[in-house]
Amino acid sequence: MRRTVRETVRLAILDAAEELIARHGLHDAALVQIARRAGVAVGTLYNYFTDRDALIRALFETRRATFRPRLLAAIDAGRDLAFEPRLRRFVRDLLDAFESHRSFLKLAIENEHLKPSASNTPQDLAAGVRDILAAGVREGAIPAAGDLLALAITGTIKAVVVQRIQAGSELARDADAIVDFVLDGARRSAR
Amino acid sequence: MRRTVRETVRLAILDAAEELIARHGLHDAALVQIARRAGVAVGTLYNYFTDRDALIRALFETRRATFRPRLLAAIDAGRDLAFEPRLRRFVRDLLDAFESHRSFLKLAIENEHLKPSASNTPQDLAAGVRDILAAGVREGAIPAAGDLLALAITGTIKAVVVQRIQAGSELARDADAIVDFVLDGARRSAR
DNA sequence: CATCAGCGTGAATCTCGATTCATCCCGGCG
DNA sequence: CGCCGGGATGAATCGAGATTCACGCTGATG
Repeated sequence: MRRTVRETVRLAILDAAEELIARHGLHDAALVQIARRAGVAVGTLYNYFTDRDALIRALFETRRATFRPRLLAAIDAGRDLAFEPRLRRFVRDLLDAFESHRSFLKLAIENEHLKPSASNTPQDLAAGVRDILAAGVREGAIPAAGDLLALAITGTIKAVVVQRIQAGSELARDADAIVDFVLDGARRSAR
Repeated sequence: MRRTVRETVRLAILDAAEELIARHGLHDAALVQIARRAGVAVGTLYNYFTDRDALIRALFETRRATFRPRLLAAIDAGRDLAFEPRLRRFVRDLLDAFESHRSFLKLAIENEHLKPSASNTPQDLAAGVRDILAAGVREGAIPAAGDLLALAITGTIKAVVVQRIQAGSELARDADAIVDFVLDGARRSAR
């Protein structure tokens, strides 16, 4: 009982922090505001986290903890599929995962340079893409292409995600178009 | 005489700020450090800029002032060329321009969300790409593709640039590969 | 019902970096 | 040479936000 209450408050604090950081940025989310929005006093924050930094770290930690499995699952999902369907499914699952973690995503995107250690999501993502591409090369679906192809895919996905998130529109809708584009390039239907 | 000295100091301050911001981030570049690195006293900064914010703004301003023309030139350079050579040249010129403004680029990339007003480079870039693509569509070289194609191109370029800059390697080398990839996609048969 | 432990509270304090300003320094000029 | 004005200086001041802590409140315990 006691335990659940405490946990609820903890989550409220993290939610408040997430919301405020997403809105104002890491630096301008003051503890007083976080406390107010979480419905507790400033001092209370220190009963849950040793200091501001620990709070922030905990925020990234928990969000990543829920997000990362989905990313890994997306990478793993189509392991038996052929290259193209696997890539297609991967991108779709990935965008779905992003979709349900918009706030975290915003934080991760905007603060990746400040907290590189707090999230290995980018590494996981890159690794997953490389993995899928390597399989594609092995089965002869695509020619080997150095790291450029992986960069192009992650870069394209990221650009689309950022744009759609800022525009407030859906993500999943673009999944197939991205794959089409990546596989066959701009000249596709003009051939 | 007097004038040149003053200008030299001003540039030293901006260089120092650029360096420190690139290294530690916008927020953690303290004026004391900037002053020390520029070889002046803190108070001196205020003889050149009204306050910290003005200094930062001036930094972005000057850097953009040298960078933007090159970007615009790159967009304009191949206006008479056909789509593919134009795109090819654009990417090459663009990477060259990036190459000679590495620090600024780092700032622009990492702080685009903090100072959206301080640099319209991203907008210019996006506009330039859209422009080139529109011409390509008009001449039938590529099919119309919503905004996805533009996102894919800028996203790919950005990913490559970021990776190469972090790895400390050259940029221009990738220009043609990027275009090849964008035009013909991953399935392009190994040549 | 008295006591107590533990948590919540928010005003007081501490920190740290931006900003100010009294003072210093130097090169030009009578 | 001595005087002056404009910039340079950096210690003192300010401000904003993080951190602390003495003081309640509450619910459990005997």
